[in-house]
Amino acid sequence: MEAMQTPQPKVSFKEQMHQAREDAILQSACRLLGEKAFDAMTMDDVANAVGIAKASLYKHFCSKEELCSAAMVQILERVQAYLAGLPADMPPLEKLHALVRWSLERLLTNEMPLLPSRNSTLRAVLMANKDYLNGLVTVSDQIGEWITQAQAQGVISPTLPPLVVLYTLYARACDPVVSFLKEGGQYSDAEIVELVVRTCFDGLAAR
Amino acid sequence: MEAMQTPQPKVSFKEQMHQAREDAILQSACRLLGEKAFDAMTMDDVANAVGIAKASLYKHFCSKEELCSAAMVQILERVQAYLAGLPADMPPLEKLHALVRWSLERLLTNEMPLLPSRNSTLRAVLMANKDYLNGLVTVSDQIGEWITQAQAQGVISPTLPPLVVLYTLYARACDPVVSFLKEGGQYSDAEIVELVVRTCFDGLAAR
DNA sequence: GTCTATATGACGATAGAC
DNA sequence: GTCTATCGTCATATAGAC
Repeated sequence: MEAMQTPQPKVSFKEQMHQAREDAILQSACRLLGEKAFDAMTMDDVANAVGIAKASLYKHFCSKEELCSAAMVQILERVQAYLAGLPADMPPLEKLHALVRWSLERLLTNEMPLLPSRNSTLRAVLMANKDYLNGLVTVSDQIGEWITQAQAQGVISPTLPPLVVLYTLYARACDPVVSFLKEGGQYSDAEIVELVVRTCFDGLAAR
Repeated sequence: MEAMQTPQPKVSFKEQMHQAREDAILQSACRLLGEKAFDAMTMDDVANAVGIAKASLYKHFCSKEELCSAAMVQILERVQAYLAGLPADMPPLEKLHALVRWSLERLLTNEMPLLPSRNSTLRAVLMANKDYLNGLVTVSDQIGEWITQAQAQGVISPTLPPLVVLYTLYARACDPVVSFLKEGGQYSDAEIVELVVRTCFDGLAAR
């Protein structure tokens, strides 16, 4: 019988190193994809950001597409965790507000957006990725539930198809208004978030 | 004194051909940029779409950047013409509605959007193009005027900064909600336009 | 598994004949 | 001005030593 000096299996050190390196790669890819488009980001960029050779990247991910897909799956897992962490007694409408705020804060700090922009090459890649699609369905189901609850309470317009509401919320995750206002330099990050949340839920027309 | 057999100058034929070819190039570039991102579109794509050799493109435009900038300037001229053609007695709010509809219809037919998406390489190119910036300022001034008028009438929320309203309208021109809904296949183009216009001006919350 | 060095291919841009 | 053919460059991906 082997000695059990540690509660972890014997490969833990190596595997932990491997996992840590992989996380560092994903984190760098996340940040870079927040700053530039998929096509504009190169594997050299990622390698330099992580501080390893480009060839080493391919020991972890067999292609640029796979690397970026894994990064996007991680983002989905993070939003799932965020949504799951919202207080159970929080009203559905406030949960939706919180989701949009979370997305906008990511945009403002140039982290990878929850969704790639329209016409992005990355989008075609993701639509062929099973893990990504599964995560997207899970998140969409959760949000869809809150939407229908909010509509039942009459706080989200009941005449809007839930799908339209869902997509409209998703679209805030890559809303160019954020970049425009940030480049203008006239508003603080917090003000930008509030302005976009307000136009999203209340619209431009006077109430 | 020369004979004046035609009202045009003697180079008209050649110049007309030249101009026609150039328009065809711009039109193809416009369509292609509606379908894919600037980085993903190649000069070979454009040449094939027009039906000429790639080298011929460079007799008209000295670089890919210049070609695409010219295409974007053309779009701006087109929206200027559209805005100028709106009835003078149309209420400002309806003019803003019309602008958003025009943008969304372009998106639905995969024509080049009024604005490139966030993080697009094209955006950096355009921000260095004087003609584009001039056109953008002209359009923004016109729209800005209608926004303040609509706010004075109390039909656009007077507490929203006009700049935020302007950017929010611009952002509809590359709204991914349109692609999402179109891919879903559940709604007609006209329905999609109305749904997006409605969420833009009235918001998601019940009124 | 990490590195250096390189194969492979794509794309922007040009040369030179017609 | 248009074409065919090509150059130069850069990015993905791999080979092979350690």
